[in-house]
Amino acid sequence: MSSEIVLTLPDGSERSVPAGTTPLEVARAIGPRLAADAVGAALDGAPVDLRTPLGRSGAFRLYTAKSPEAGDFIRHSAEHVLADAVTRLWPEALYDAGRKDHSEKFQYDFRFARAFTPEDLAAIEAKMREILAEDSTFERLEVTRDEAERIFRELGNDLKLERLKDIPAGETITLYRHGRFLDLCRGPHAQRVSQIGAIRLLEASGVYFKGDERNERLQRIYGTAFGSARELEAYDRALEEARARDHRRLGPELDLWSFSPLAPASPFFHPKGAAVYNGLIGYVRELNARHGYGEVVTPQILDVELWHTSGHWANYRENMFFTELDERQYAVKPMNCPTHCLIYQTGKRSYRDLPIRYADFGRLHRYERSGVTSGLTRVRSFAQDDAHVFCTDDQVEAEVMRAVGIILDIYRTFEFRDVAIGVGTRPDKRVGSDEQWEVAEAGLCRALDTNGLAYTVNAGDGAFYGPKIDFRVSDAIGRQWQLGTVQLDYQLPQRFELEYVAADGSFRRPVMIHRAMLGSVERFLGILIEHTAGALPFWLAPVQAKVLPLSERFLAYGGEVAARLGEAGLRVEVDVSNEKLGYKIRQAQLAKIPYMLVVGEKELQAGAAAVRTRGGEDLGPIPLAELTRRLVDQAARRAAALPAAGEVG
RNA sequence: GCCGGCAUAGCUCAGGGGUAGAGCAACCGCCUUGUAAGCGGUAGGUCCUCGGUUCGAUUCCGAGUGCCGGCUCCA
Repeated sequence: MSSEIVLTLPDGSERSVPAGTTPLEVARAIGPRLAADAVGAALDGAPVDLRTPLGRSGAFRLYTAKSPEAGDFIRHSAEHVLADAVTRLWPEALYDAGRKDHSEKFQYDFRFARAFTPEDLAAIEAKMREILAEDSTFERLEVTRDEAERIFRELGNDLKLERLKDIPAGETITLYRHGRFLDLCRGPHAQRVSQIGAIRLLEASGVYFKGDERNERLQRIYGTAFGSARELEAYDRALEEARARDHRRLGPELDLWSFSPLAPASPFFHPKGAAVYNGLIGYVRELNARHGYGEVVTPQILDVELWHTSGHWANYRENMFFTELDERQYAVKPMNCPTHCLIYQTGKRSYRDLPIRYADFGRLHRYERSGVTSGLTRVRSFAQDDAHVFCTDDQVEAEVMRAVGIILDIYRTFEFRDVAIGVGTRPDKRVGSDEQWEVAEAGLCRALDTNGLAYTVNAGDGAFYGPKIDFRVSDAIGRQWQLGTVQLDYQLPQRFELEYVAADGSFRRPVMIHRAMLGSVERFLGILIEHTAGALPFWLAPVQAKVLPLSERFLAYGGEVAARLGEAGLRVEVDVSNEKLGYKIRQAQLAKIPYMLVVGEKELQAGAAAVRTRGGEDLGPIPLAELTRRLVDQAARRAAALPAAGEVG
């Protein structure tokens, strides 16, 4: 009764096979060589295990160890080899579950009496290599729930029994076996363990069972695996590149900022770092002015009464710093919004006044749990390019889109191409009714939909006072960070009893929109440094040009050149060291300074400077007046490259 | 907050129960320099902090602090 299905191969040819045929059988039909080399398959782009019966027609592909897509099959298989190795070394270790994320890493969790040491990892890795050499074949077994339960009960693995309960009724339960090792697993896996060409265990860590803090603690081992040693080497090179771009290393190295143990997770910006910091804020100030946001300055420390009103006391207290004086309790602000509500309250507002837009670069302090802070991306002291818009219901969509538009503009300026947009919906800990949340969530989605922007919905990811749109970009090692955010808030206006007089004379409640574009200035700077590997855009660079006198004889002229450019508002330094030109160039290059201005006899005579870019390009001598014009123009336009002589004016 | 690792000169790191070393940087001198490291010299340390073991601790043990990799949580 088997019906036929049609598989379309990558070369466009079609193959008709009985439904229930496995990819491996298809491979055998195509050729013995391919059958031997196959690691996995895909139907319409979705990975399929070689032993899974095919149930429908579609675009069919086979992967060998050479295909980049084979990595997922290989790493998934490496998880089982890891669990096998640990179990062989310590039979009492209970294996929970493995996982491979979308990176090149895989992991497996164990119930184990102690933490795994680096020596343990070395022993496990050696055992894994032994297992690879055994070259067993992966087998796929479909079992009933009862059979699966019986098997894991016999193995004494209650973690697996717990996992089994999480599999929805009706779903096919599969086990995979290689050698004598058996695991509850959805697959897909490679054909044979020997197809895992290269493995490395990376680190161990304690984790919670099923990721829940209330559950027991397990021991996790991370590793990576590839089809070939060459791919592992490429992975190492990528890691090295990421390390070279790490802002935590580049920032102090470029003398931008430092940290002190006396103020954990709170950056100290040095003059160069502050120049960049203020450059970012200056850019946002321009945009704020252009879009009708009025900047305000508000206090740092406010009576806790305010935080009771705002709901922060109930929902955000564990992240706040407190202080007491004259028997009065104060809190250091973690957000600006309540202070903006106080400003709103100072006058009677009419619908004609709305929208009112307050921007604020106030310093914020949040007590972040130790262990979660990192570099500039997660700190305890920071500023946001914050703003709050008070508007009518009718104005919400336009105001949301205004903010989204500016955000996308900013990311374009900095050439962030991979921006992911997410909509965060109601979290467990929240204020307000479900109806209010309903309206707010739908409003955000509609604003994105009508503008054709793609986004993912992150359930439970909203702020406690309202849903949010967030904008995320990746750092050098692929970690995603939230930068900009637009949040709707129906709660604070209510808590602060904000109102405006409507056209009909009635009192109405405004809607509040929170928005940040860079997000936190600190985090943005950290990500930007990784994005640019420290070579900041010309307009932001702390030192925009360095004058390199060829010898001591040209120091005076070098000083003149720097002074001339400095008067035009550019940040220029002179290298007064007693070194050869090559050395000076190297120093400027390592400092990632956009332009090097070499001055020697020829330049002195011509009233010029020979320009070399940090990209290594030699632009030759350019007369000072012209150079000044072109550099000033490049900075003003926030352009990536020096405009040609004719373009300036 | 939890699990693990690390902490030696400004930076990168070596060393080791008997009060410490390299390279780079800094400083001084020679050279007067043409597009990524010229040569020589000098100076620089509470070996994170506190406690314990020891005749003696920077080294071994414990606690604390900070940082790093994860978990949980977030801009």
